[in-house]
Amino acid sequence: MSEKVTIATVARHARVSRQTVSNVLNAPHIVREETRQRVQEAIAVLGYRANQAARQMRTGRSRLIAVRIEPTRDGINGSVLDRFLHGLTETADAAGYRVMLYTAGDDDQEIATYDDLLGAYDLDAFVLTGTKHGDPRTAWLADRGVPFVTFGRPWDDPESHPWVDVDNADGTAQATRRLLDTGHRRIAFIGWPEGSGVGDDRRTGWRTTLAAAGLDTDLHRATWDGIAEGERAMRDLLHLAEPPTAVVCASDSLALGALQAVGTAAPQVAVVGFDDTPVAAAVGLTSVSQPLAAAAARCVELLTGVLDGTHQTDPHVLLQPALVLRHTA
Amino acid sequence: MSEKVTIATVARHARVSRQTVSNVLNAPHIVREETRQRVQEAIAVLGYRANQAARQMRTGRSRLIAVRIEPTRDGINGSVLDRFLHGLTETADAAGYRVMLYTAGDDDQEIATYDDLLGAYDLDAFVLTGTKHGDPRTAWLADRGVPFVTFGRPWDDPESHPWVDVDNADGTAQATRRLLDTGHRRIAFIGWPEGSGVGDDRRTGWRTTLAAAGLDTDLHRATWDGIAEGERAMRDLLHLAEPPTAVVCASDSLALGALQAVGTAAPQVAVVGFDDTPVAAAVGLTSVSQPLAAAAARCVELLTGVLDGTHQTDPHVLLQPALVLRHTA
DNA sequence: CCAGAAACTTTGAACGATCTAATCCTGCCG
DNA sequence: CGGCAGGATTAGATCGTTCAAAGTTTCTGG
Repeated sequence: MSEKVTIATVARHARVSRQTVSNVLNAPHIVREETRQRVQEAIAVLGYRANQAARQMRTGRSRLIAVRIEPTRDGINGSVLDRFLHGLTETADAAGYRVMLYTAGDDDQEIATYDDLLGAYDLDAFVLTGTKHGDPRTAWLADRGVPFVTFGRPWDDPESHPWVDVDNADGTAQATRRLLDTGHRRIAFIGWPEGSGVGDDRRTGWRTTLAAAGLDTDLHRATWDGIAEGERAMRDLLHLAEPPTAVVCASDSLALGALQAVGTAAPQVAVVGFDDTPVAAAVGLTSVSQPLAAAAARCVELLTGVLDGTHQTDPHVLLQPALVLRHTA
Repeated sequence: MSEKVTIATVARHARVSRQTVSNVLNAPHIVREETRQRVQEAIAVLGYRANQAARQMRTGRSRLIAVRIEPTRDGINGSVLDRFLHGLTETADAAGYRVMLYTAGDDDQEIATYDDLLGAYDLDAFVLTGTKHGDPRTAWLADRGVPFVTFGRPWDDPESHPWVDVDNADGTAQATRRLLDTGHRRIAFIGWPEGSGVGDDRRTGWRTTLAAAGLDTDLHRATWDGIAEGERAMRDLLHLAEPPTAVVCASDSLALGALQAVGTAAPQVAVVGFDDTPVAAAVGLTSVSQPLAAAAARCVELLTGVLDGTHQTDPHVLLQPALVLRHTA
């Protein structure tokens, strides 16, 4: 390998000054076409690549986006983040940005990490997932004017910052409509306790669809997420005098539990899950699929919009999920 | 926020020169204890953080490690990478390194990405997963003297570069022993076609354990990975004159298929999978679990060893998996 | 043909760290 | 008391890029 190729090497080779080369890269329109081509050619011939560190030191921008990677809690939802991350990396790449990972145990640690990343690496932006009510992280970032996007709506004030989300209510609504279309009339819902934005949203989709069809919305149970919990809730529902003939669940974990409950007792009961995890595909569970690649792409779009100054008309994106039909409904 | 805190600010505050501050950070032993403390205090008071870009420009090292994030193929194995990534991020963090993601469609693209990342970001090292026979990527990196570790043995020459791997043969051996211990004598194996290093290794563990017990090693099938494939292979085995009473599978996908085959026909047949994916946990499948967090940690250890110059005694690490007992075996 | 503007190009100075080499102490020995 | 070793500290140069301002060429119209 010969010596390092810097902007000066290119300049010498193209018989122009350093600044002209820089202009070709950063503001091509102010360079005469003929010169531009000569420089481009030199860049190609020499295999020149702008040194990010030097650029960053001068401009203060790193073209780096940070994303938190969470410990796989339940394990079952891990693949959701996985797919999202992949989409993010791909889209960011296309936009000239790179994705950096970080972890943090709790919110305080996470905020300390922001400080660290911003101080040491001059990070351009953050992507947050799993926002909560009164999230301290978004407040901290907003205070300091750090660009960020959340995947998941802010549950307090929808206008407070840019976000991308999936229309959870529409997902369960689609599931419910499908069950109605296939003749079911007693359709239950198993979800999470009130208070989680996502969970409430998913319940709402089921409730309003049933209500619109003039049907009863009493058949529902709330429990923590998990397979055992889903099984227990479903068993409970099946013991009613008039048990449901179908059930919509807030997650694949719950749905899987429900499936185990009906499997032994009432094989004809239809079950629909949420998230279209590998588990769902594996056991043939009909499930609501989130457009994760698209969501990731929109996150990057919003961020680059903010970073490159081109102001986005609407920094809030709500995507529609899709029902993936398998043999449980 | 006040003005930026640089090394000069700290130096002024501690009444020393910039270089002394730099020494406190990079070579504390050559600074007098009293001075060192004064500088440390100034750093703490001012909340100084060394600017990575500036450091990188001078030293040529970025404290950045790149990892490829693959598109979730089957979906079922996605969570393996997910857990590995999390472990990697955490350990790297502790060692003062950050993890950057990249994607690539094929090997050529991946090599082009290396070039890009090295040129623009001065990446310190790469972690590769899923190595193949005659992998062009490792050759390219080795040629250029770029530090890297693979998660997965090099199948050509085990000495060619540092690696961390899980002892696949031991995993299936553990599974087979467990089945022997619970009284099974006709134990089958469903795996992948010959030629994939990992697959062959997993088959070997089963075969040698059976052979050591003086039992027949004829009961095996090879097929591509997948649930349907596993089901077909198992159905085939069950139709034999003397069908197996247990089966060890090379993946949870295959095991899940096998489970579906036995579920209807022969409920007493034991099944063991491999990878301990969320699916396995969900359906109660006994499976071999890879120590992914540990593997990630060892990868970082090997890399920092190479990067910091402290030569590792043995740059090859083979970790033992663990059998997670559930109710299918 | 020239003034003046427009379009393009060049030069020197940052950015914030580390490296090299020079300088300042301090104590010790002859 | 001078010289000197050796560690602690300082000053200046440097990494590769972009910014700001100044310089040069080209074009236009009177």
